[in-house]
Amino acid sequence: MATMKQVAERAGVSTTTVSHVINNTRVVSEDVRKRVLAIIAETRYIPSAVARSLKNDRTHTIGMMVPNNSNPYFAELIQGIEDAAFKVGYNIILCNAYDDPKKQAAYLRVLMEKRIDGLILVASGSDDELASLLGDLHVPMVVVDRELPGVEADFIEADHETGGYLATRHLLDMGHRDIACVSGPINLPPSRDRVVGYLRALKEAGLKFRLDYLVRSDFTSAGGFAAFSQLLALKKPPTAIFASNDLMAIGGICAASQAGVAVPRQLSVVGYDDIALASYSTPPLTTVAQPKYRMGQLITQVLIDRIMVGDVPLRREMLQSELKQRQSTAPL
Amino acid sequence: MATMKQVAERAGVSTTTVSHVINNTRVVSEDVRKRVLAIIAETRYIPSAVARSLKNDRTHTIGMMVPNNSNPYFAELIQGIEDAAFKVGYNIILCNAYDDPKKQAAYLRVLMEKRIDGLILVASGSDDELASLLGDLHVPMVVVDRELPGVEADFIEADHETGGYLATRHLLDMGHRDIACVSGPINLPPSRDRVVGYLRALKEAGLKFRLDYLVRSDFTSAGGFAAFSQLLALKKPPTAIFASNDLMAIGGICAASQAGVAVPRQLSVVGYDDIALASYSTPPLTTVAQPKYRMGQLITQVLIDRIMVGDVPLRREMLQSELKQRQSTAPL
DNA sequence: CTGTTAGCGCTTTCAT
DNA sequence: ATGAAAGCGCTAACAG
Repeated sequence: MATMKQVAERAGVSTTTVSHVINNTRVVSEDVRKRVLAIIAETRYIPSAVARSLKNDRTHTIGMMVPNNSNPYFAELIQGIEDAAFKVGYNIILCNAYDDPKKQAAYLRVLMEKRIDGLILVASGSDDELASLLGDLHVPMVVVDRELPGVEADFIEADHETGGYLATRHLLDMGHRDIACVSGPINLPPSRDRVVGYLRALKEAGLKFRLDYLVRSDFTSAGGFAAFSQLLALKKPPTAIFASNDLMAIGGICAASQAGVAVPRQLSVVGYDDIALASYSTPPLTTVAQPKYRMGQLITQVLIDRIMVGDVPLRREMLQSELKQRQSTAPL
Repeated sequence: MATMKQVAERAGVSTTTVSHVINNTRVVSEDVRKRVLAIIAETRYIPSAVARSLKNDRTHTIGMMVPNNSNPYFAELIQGIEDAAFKVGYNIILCNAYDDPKKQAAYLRVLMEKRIDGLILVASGSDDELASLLGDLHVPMVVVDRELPGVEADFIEADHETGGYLATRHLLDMGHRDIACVSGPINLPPSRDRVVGYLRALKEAGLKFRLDYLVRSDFTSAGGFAAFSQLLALKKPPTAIFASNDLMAIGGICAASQAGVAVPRQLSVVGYDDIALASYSTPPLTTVAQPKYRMGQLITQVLIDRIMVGDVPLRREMLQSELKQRQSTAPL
């Protein structure tokens, strides 16, 4: 691989000049510029970002930590972020923590060594340990969907409480009274907030909350399958279920179908996230759509802003979601 | 951020020594080591991978180019790769090309500037341009699922022809005779091969191929929906459909359901890939399971091998897939 | 309009 | 058992 020095020599100029023609950073006479450019093309010279980074203290690289990207929701979010980052010349290093604190810590360490310019952290399981780890990690950082106490970072979330409310409200509007809820891991604030919204809608409608109508699960299809099975086996099964993410809703519909319960005729189901496949499940899933793309854009923009200008006050943004009515819900 | 020099000064030793205690690369007296380690902890010193990379000509970073990760298949594959890479101390820079040659080229450029140690390239749309781009990209590289003529790279693929055969054979075994096929983009070899397998099974069974039973689509749910709709509207609709990926199969089942066609009672459907959601579609999808995790591992291992030892002969591996029978297929 | 030079943070050869 | 110093490939202040 050619170096700048070699290019300079062959062009009969100094490396300074080569650097300046590459970066357009000061005037260079037309013929020198031409000559240099020719040599660059000829030698297939490609500047080294690592040397540049060492000099400039900027890597144009962003670390992104997600619990795991097997949930299409994350995949879609990542896509939005990567897209936006690319547009402003940043790359993403992807880190799947698998909810494993050890792995997460190891990753964080590597990211710091690689001198990432910023970090995006998406809600995951283990709170406390992480917070202390991040506490003295002085890197621009935006946290998504879960606030880390003691961690200085911009914070972006969707309004999960309202989302849960909207989902439940929709079921209520359809005349349902026996509405169950399948929650995600209860230690995750987004998960908890959706349940809070569910509870609020119930209360507002003057319905009493039944403990056996709230079952906790884990945001996976398998978990949804199990939770729905349990709910449908109740002596008085619900006529509608709010599953707090799409994966669980889809797994749940599968369970209902196997139990001989028709959706939406005998059971209405609403999901959460609006992953791409939600439109094509059987039946197409009514769900709360999170503004994934806008969220990805916002996350990236906030992070880049902080990287660029630095010491602005911490930002906090909450995005709204909306109900997408499809065919998994019907009047009682 | 502390530097090695600062650590050395505060510990009253040379940077050489600090370097050696960090890397365990020569004997250091116990008390000096202790002192250095203490200062490192105290100053929260983290070595700079960028300086290291400049010196060593190794970034421990792998670039991964995918057409887009909205297909869960890719997400799952990425996960396998990232997992395996992490274990051997490598990070992944994720690049979504969106089948856009311009974006792909831009990314490749950036990756080269960042001096990635290796590149993983997963099948995408635009062939020719890419091949020439990659031709003089002298970086260890493994290509997945699509051979690039003129590009020196290890090549790893799944046996799509056999997969397509298996899927069709299964339908045949269930007594179906009117078997249609929904293919992916025909310029993608994996897509083409699956169709070839379909054709072979048909021929072997002595069935004539009907042109209107082969419809080309695009590997998305929406595409599958449209293709199935078209097929079911035929005067003589098929009794079974081989959809060449799961996304299309799921979209197709959705279309069938809306057309009032029951799966599997009136229509058998087999998919391809075995994405996580396939087990939980309604009905659960019979599909050809690609060994995604094993594939991710193999890809990573082959790439790392090439990075480490360099000049070994080009490798070529083909992995087998297997049919996972679930409930979207039934005897005629 | 162009070049000299120091230095970014590290590794490693060569001395001692 | 330890250190001095060169150098990885680039940028930019300073000088001309």
